[in-house]
Amino acid sequence: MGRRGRKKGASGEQSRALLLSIAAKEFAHKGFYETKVSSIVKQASLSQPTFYLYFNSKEALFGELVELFGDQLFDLTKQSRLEPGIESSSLANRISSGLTAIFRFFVEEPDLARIGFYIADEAEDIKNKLAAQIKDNLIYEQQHGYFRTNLDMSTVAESLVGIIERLAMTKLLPGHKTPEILASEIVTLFLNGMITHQGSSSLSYPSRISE
Amino acid sequence: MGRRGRKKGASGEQSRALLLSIAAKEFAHKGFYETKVSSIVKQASLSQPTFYLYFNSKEALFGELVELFGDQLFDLTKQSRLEPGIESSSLANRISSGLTAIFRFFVEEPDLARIGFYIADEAEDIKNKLAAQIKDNLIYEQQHGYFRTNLDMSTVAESLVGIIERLAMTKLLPGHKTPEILASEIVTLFLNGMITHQGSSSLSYPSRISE
Amino acid sequence: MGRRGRKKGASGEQSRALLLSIAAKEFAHKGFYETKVSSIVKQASLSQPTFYLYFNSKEALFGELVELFGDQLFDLTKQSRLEPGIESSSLANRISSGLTAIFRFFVEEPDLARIGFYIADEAEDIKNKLAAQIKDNLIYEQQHGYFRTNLDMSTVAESLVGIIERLAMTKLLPGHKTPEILASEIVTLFLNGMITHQGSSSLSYPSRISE
Amino acid sequence: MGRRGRKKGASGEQSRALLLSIAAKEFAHKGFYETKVSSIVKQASLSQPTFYLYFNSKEALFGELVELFGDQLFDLTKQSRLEPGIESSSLANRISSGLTAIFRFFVEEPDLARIGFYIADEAEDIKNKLAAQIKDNLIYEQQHGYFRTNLDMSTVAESLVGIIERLAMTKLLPGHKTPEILASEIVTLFLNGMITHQGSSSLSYPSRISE
DNA sequence: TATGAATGAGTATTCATTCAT
DNA sequence: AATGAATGAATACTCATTCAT
Repeated sequence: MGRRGRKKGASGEQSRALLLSIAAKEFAHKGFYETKVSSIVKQASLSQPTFYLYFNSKEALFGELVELFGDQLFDLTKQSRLEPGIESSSLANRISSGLTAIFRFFVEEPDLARIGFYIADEAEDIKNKLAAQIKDNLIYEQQHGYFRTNLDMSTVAESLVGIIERLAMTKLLPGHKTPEILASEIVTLFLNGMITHQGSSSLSYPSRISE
Repeated sequence: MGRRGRKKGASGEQSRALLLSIAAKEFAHKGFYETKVSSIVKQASLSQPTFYLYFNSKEALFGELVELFGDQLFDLTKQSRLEPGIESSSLANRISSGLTAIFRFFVEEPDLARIGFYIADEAEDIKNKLAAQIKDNLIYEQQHGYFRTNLDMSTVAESLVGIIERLAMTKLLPGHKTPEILASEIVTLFLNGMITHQGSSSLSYPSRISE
Repeated sequence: MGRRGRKKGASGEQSRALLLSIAAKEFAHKGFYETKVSSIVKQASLSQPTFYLYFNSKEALFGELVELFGDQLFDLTKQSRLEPGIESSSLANRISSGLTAIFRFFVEEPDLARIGFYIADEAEDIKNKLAAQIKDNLIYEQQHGYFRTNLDMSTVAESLVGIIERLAMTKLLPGHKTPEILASEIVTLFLNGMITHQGSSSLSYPSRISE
Repeated sequence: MGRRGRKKGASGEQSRALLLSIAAKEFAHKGFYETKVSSIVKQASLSQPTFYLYFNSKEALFGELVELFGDQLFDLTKQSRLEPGIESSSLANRISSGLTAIFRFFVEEPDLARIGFYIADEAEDIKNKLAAQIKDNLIYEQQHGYFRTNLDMSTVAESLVGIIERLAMTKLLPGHKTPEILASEIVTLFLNGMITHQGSSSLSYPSRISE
């Protein structure tokens, strides 16, 4: 017969989701230690024992959030892997759309983003994994002549991760820039560099210069 | 035969310095909350009350470390400000030496670096300040024709901070790269971009193209 | 078969009251600083965290007791204010019954009395307030001719407070005298003084000596 | 060659006296527990070890102050014992001068007074002793016909102590009344009572009402 | 599904006091 | 006569977690 007087119509799974989202916000803004179980349940109008009905521990809940972020980010980057044969879009566009996807995800889940990139101890692992994937992509492209060969692609990849992280926090999440614009700016910068070139204005590079 | 291992002979200022350095290591590796006063003093072979002889609180000690980092970093970046008239060294060299100085500082004080860049709540402030200074420099150079005008220098500055942060943690502190090499790689990347240009190989750019 | 000795069954409000009364006894006998939270909860067969379930701090609990005393005492003295028109009872009787009420309260709550009169920092405030009320009463009576006019009623009121305090501790609480007897003795002394008068034996004074 | 660079010309006994007087002030105003050894020595421009050069413990110093008060007060009251044969002064005057002496002592040593009457645990003992002496005097006088016989002189004595204590704190030490005035008011009140008598104005009672 | 009541285990901090000089 | 440096012993308070209902 459905929900009754129980709680606020909470169907269990609903309480769980509520706790999860409140916790995400708290963790994102105050960190792990300053986020108290008592505070989370209070905001959810639930009691502390109820918390343990759905999560084994505060740490477990936190880990769940981190995993959520890590998994989704991984899915995202997996998709943006280069499909070797397909050259339908230009290199710049492909890189840009990968970044855009990541930034969009961050905008959709800002709390998760902060947690997985800043708060969690595993943030390092997550970024390392991201860097590794980016590096793979870059090396592939480098080997196909898109990039100069005197670049250490591991360093470049880590740089990109650093940029993603920093711009996400300073430009994206505060709402100063959109995912698209940010992605485009990064691509422009990375591909062309900062100095004034003769005719390097187009976003869709001729790529594969000459041959 | 003078003071030896005995705490009693310790010069006070020595005990303080000892606590400070042990604390820095602990904070850097375990974070603020997982660093216990009891653990710090144990490693210093001192008692807990002695801790409070030199610091008002665990938080105060932590703050001192953060301030130390922030001040030194600020001094460093202040020095690397551009001296308008002096064009003795090339742009690339100047930027590179600024980065090198920062990286060297990080290598000298890896614990402070981790604390001030990662652990502290004020890390954000510190990075913002650094970004602001970099941005000022970049804009100055941009206005003098060194850089393209279609770049948002705030974004570029933030990107640089993100890169510094990330490469410091993944390449520098683990010992994979030296400050000099890292700085040079960043400069190359940022100035030239990734794509293969015709004749963009020299590190010391002719700058100020044309005229 | 319902709740029994188990803490678990305790009604919460019961635990709170228990802590309150144990604390009152401890504070009254050992003072604020020598009363340890650990000792209070031990006597209540509760744990220290439970203490903080009901009180924000040791000081807060203490303050609650002081307030309890102050409020009840204030209520008591308010009631004993003179009802101008009503002269049903003699002056002596009225004063006496006021004192009796106070002393009865002290007998009922000896711990609160010690705390609010001796232990608390606010004891001075409480006594000042009491003195002020007594003074008001006395002045009213003085203006209506009951008392000599060459008496500083503020001094008299303070004296009464001093007497109440001292006799409560030395005669009343040890059980040497009843509230009634003590009150009557005070009234006799204060109204007649100590020296032998001709015909000053009656307790119910004719008051308002003739015209 | 006398005092030299040592301290501030402190001759040991001077340091001791200094600590004693600073401690008295602190204890009187902040109580035993809120008075810290560290605070006392700081005000004396001495170090903590020096404190223990002169006193075995904080408690010992406190005890010394209490004893000082108790002894002086005892001396004072001993003197005011009635000299049976000597009836040179009137009863009122004799009582009054006893009270005056006490109040003068309080004015001279306000810190000791607060400590010995309010702060110390032994305050009760001291007051009891004072009450006992007063009671002895009163009984002697009562037996010689000066006072009514239906007064419990123990109660009267305790009342006097309560009054002394209270008026000392509220009228004397704040400077509102002089020892002489206060003593005279108490005597007037106690001997005559509050109600308007026919001819009870003189301070020097005829005493020993004929018969 | 939910909670009122309770707690184990910790953790920073304080302060009187002492040692070696 | 005096102190710089150090500490033993305590104590209030916190928080994640659990039991019985």
